[in-house]
Amino acid sequence: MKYSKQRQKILEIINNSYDHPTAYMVYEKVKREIPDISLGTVYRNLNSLVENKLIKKIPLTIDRFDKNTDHCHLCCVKCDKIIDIGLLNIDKYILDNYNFKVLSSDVVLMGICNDCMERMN
Amino acid sequence: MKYSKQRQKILEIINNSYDHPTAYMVYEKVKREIPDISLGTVYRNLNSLVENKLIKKIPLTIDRFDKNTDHCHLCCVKCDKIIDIGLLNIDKYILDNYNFKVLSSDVVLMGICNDCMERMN
DNA sequence: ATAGAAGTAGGAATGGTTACTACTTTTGAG
DNA sequence: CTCAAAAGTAGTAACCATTCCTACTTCTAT
Repeated sequence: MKYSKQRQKILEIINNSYDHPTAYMVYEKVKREIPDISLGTVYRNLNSLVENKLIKKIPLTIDRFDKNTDHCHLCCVKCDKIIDIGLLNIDKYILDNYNFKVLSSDVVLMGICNDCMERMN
Repeated sequence: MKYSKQRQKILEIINNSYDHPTAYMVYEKVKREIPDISLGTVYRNLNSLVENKLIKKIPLTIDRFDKNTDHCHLCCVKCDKIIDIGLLNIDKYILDNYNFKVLSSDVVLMGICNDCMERMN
């Protein structure tokens, strides 16, 4: 992977994000500093960063991106909050029990978060 | 949910499938018996069957559908094989540890299956 | 310094999915 | 039974996240 200022900036933005941004959200942010960057460039670079395991893709209806490459996600259907959870051993569990080598181990569980559950009472 | 012969047939097809068909694959099958069914009808009915928990959606790049509503999936990136696995207790684990009520608990793990691993040696 | 590989901007194209409209079928109360 | 309201349908247009394409630019190893 050759250096490019576009990719550098995109990685920086993900690394400073705590909101699991979509590709378009990243595009809007990076556009402030590199005004004529194109959306295609953002997509291409996000994908190559994922391939190089520098960031992680969270496969929801619209893909979201995360600097943490070793977590899984809970996604609340009420408020869209995304909660990180550690489920690191799942890869080993699957390999031992199914002889299946997990490459992408993101687990997205849709449901109702603690806050929303309380709000519903 | 009112009766319709279209939805009945679609459910029947899923129930007789072992290949986790896509919406379009279902469309092609049901078309043989109801030639002027529309793709939109297939999508609408698949979604209402999912909502009513009669079938399950497997959220890959292209959605796939499964008659089993209580399993998770391993998807091989080499041969596209989809393997059912039981991970029934994950919902309870998440509720106990994160107070998060899981509504959709499909876990899709991308990787290399047993057969492909052997073929690579 | 420079050639070739990798990256980019801008926009068109792709393709799975949903929305829309006029029409048809189902269903249950009278 | 019957008939009106609710739900479903066919066909097609629209949506929209993502990828592809082309000509051009930047990076980097020698």
